[in-house]
Amino acid sequence: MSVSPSFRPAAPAAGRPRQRRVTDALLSAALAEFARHGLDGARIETIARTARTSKQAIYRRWPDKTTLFSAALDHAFAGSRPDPAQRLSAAADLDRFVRGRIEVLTATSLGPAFVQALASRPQVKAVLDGVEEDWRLTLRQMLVGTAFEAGMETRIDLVLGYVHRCLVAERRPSDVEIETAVHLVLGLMPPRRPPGCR
Amino acid sequence: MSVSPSFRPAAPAAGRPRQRRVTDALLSAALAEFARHGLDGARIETIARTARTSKQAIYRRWPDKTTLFSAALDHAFAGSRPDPAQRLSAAADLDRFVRGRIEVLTATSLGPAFVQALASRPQVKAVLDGVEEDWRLTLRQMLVGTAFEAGMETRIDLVLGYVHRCLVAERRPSDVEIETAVHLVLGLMPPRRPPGCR
Amino acid sequence: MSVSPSFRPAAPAAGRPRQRRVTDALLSAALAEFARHGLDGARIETIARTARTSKQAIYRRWPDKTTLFSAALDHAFAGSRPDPAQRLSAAADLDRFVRGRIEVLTATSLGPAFVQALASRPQVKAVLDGVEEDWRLTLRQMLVGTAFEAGMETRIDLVLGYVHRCLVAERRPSDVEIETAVHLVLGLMPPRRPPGCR
Amino acid sequence: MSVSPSFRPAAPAAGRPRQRRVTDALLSAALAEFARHGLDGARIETIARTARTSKQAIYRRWPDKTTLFSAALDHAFAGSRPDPAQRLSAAADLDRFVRGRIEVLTATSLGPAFVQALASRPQVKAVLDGVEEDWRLTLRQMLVGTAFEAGMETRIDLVLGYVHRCLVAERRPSDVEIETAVHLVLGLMPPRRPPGCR
DNA sequence: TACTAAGCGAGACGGTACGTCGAGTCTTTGG
DNA sequence: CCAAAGACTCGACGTACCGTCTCGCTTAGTA
Repeated sequence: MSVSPSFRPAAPAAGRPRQRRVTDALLSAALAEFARHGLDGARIETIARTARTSKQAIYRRWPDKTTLFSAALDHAFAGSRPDPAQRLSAAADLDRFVRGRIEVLTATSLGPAFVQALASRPQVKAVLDGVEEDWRLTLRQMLVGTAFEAGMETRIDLVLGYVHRCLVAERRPSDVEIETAVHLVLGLMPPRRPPGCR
Repeated sequence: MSVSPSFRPAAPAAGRPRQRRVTDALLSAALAEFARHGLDGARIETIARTARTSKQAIYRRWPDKTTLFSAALDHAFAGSRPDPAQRLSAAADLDRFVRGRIEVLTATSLGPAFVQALASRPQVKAVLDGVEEDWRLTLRQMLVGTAFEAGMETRIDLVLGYVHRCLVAERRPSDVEIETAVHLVLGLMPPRRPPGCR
Repeated sequence: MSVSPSFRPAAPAAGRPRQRRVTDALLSAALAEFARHGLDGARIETIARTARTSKQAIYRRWPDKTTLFSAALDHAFAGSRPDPAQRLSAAADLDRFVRGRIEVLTATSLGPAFVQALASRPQVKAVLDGVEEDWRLTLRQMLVGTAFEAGMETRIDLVLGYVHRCLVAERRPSDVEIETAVHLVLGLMPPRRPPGCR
Repeated sequence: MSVSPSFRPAAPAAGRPRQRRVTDALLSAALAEFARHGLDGARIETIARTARTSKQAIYRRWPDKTTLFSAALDHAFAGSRPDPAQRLSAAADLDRFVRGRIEVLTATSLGPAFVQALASRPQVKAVLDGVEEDWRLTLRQMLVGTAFEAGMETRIDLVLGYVHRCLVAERRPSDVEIETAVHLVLGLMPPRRPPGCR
């Protein structure tokens, strides 16, 4: 699933090894550039200069821009894989999932770029399908075997759609909003709120 | 809101007027090309040739590719507003809304381009924000004054998110799926199904 | 030989006649523009605007830029056709010829454009060959039947070459220089000058 | 004087060096294209393709078409200086000079381009002014200290003018014609010819 | 007097070339 | 074998100018 930066087959370590410093700088620079300009608007040369290195250092690691984009996302998500289902309560699990996904993508401003890439030509989309499938899997684990198994895929689509909307709008919804969305998806009653509150 | 191809304010018609034939052909060609390849993948030259005209005819009307993209989307959405609320039943209204939106956008293959544009730089996004607001308004009219007025905005976000997902995936959901999604958003029980059916 | 601005065959006079004012303004503007930028550097649009008229007024009179160029030269030469041979003295005739040709072309700064056109693709060159042939003819009339008939064509080439050089250099030679050149071409002794003079 | 393709002053060779192969191929291709179509008629793309390279390779070396034209002429004239004066006989020297200049320029078909350049805007003209000055110098060395020193500059103008005419006309004059021209310029009797010969 | 054919100014039209930019690859010197 | 620099090919961009066309108007000369 993850796009590792190396493609050397099994050579134990011939010649000078790659510097992790360079790789890290590239991923950070790429992240910033993609967040600012989107997949197509980002310029490889700019990423290289920002990382104080050269284009070739990029192409030695990733075959093309699309793959770099994917790797940068991977990097951003590293350590922030969706927490696995706790299986305590579907509502709590979903709530944490939604909150977490929105958190990491708005923090890095990658939301729009992420959605844009999902809507791109298949070749680009394919790179992110892995991520999506990952999310779907996690959500399935949260719902399977519960009372909410019925219409599971549609529930999942609703959750993912809701996340996408927040990413596109670059808007972090309030706790109550997330809670409401989750309750609706699960077919529970939405939480009470004082009258007059929307 | 709309990106009209002409910017001459009140000139009393000096010189040869622009041919509507050419403008229309260009918008159609642009729509097709953008739908097929996205904003950045589309080629201006191809659009011009498809419309059996020249690049200059394009640049005489719109200053750059981005603006042309906006205008093309504008053109596509003209005359395809969502049906207004029937106020018979919220569920029926929502069902028709979702079905209709997905219908028109998958028919023209504009789904991905639409979402991509929403996630683009503000200049492009602005064109579609009007469309979105339109949709939102319609949805509000469907829900306001009903039992589902509580959490209305979140319900709307769920509906729109669901539509977006279908557009991105270029997948037309089944009738049952739409029905399920609508019932969930409204907090009704999902329809009964024989056991074993997912 | 001359390139008249009209190509209407024998129609006596139907419709609105062309305005001489416009034709003249165009020729003047063309002359200035060609002098400043050469045949290829000149811009039709600029000529039209300078003459306070439109491109179409040009193309109604002359089929293309090359022909306009030729017409402009014709116009510049009008009234300054090389004086025919006086048959008094070959030396005097030649002197007047050289002086006259240089005069008219440096006065209008057309020298470089003229030579440049002569050195252009055949299609352009053809337009000026008429002028050249005209000159050649005049020169022949000056020499034929005199003692200088021997090697006449070479003498003519020498004279024309000398004129070209002065045009290219945009330099108007002194009276003495012209006199010297003519005497040499005729095989006469150059004029005596006080020692020390170059 | 010369328009070298590189402008890097003393950089100690960073990055991949420009390939002489490409530079040479470009200059040759440019020369051929300019010779065939003149400065404005030549197409950059054609030059690049002929040299089996790309437009970028051209623009990396020379900022625009005009400069490339200059560089190409420069290249063509490198190593083709006129033979120095032999000081045996002014007539013989001049004869060899005229013959040689016409030879080299008609061989490469550069005659018209050469004259066209001389008549161009100063920026282009400057490249060839050096060449011209060279020729002038050689001619002066042939005449100075001889009986033909009187009116030397005018004699030189006649010679150069004669050469230009031949170049423009792309006509290689016969031996007799050249001999005649030289004799006239020197004020000697033209060679005897059988009656009936022009 | 009205009609009619053409000139006129403005500007759109299709086409060709320009000079620029970015992607991804290749080739140097130096570690 | 990596690193940095920069040349390399390719293909698209947006601009400029040519010569043509189509508007709404004006201006003779004829009916």
